[in-house]
Amino acid sequence: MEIPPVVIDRLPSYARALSKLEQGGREVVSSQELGTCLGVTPAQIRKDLSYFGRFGKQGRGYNVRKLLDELWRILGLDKQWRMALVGVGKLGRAILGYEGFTPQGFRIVEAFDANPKRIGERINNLTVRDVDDLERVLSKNPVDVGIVAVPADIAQDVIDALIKCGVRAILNYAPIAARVPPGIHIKRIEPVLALQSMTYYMKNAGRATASARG
Amino acid sequence: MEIPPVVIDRLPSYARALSKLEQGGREVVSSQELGTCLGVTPAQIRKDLSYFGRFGKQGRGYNVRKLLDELWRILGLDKQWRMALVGVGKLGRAILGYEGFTPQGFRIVEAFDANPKRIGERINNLTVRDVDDLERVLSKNPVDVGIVAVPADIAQDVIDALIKCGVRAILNYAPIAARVPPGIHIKRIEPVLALQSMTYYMKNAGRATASARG
DNA sequence: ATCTGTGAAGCACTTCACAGCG
DNA sequence: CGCTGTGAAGTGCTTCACAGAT
Repeated sequence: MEIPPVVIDRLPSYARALSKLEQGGREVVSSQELGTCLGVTPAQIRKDLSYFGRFGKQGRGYNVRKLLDELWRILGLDKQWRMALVGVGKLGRAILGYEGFTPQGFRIVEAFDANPKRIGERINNLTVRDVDDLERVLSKNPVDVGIVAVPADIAQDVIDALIKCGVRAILNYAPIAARVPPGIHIKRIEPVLALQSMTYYMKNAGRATASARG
Repeated sequence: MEIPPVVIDRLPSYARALSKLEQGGREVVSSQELGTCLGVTPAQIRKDLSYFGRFGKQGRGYNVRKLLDELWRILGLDKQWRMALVGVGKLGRAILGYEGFTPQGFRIVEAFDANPKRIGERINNLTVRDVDDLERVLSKNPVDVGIVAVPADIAQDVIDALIKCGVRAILNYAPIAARVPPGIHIKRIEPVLALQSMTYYMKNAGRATASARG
């Protein structure tokens, strides 16, 4: 069966909410309750899960532990994922220093840059390598995910190179709408784009104040 | 007329592509060509723009400068937007140091934290204030956008406080699906969620290699 | 009584296809 | 002849509403 991409996009949120419920010692949860936590309708949760199987018990709800296991398996979160970072400037360093990847099974195992001053530098137990060696290094020792944190004008080239090395998913921090062949997955992380669409809704109303919200 | 939210989400990308074309000295562009740059169908671009007016010339295309001006006006990018950051840990510092906001008219004008060791610290010409003073400071001197970079367990409280102070848009870096009242806009910046949905498509196929892609 | 799983209905967005202008 | 703007058709996602399980 062909599962709608939006469904896949929602599953990680479900998994996270269940994780938190489990930590709180919760054993069973209804779609109603989970929906309230997440700001999603109960029907949507039931429908989303129904694409993958029948995980609930009528009259009772879902076993938290069991559903969480299922979601992990479905999403492949029970595996370890190897990632390569390209671009070790300010942003790249922040990404290397980010501690949220490892506990979720995502590990940055290579870092590349074009700047000779950065090549050879040691950051967080990784040695920065020359981006010209990218294909050689990754062919020998492949990774699953490429993280792109380079300037816009070279981002597409870097993405093409990563794909040539067998990377199938890209996390793109560069401000471009990159083109990738079918079968390759890419997600943009772009705070500025997020802001620029929210301003549409704000541009007319004056700046609200505490009193204006009663 | 009620404009589909997805349309609004695409406009900033259009604006960025046009900006680049303009820098390259381009005067006119067709929906076909713009679509190719962005990985979007020409019909979609024409339809999206048609919600706001008739900006093109038949047989010719769109005047780059003129369309860019229109998009800026539509999105409110011709204005300056004031932002407050809450949470000056590792992630918050990276956000404060990010240079991509200012050239787009987004400025962080306040920074808050709960940790006494951080309060009073001076970073990038900003003095970190006590988060307990948030309501007092922002009521006197309101901001448009709140940036949330605090741990998950206090993120919802921080968001509620920001909204109480008249903030109408939130950029949420905390790993929670926050609830906000109608009329308030929120976007999540979550690299891990992005990764966790891409792994769904990768979990079965073995790790590709350079040779496997021939 | 409660809550799931799911066809069917409804809604929202995308694409088509072509009239009409330059 | 090329390209926009746009109703109409098509597609995909969400919500409804209820049969059926506990």
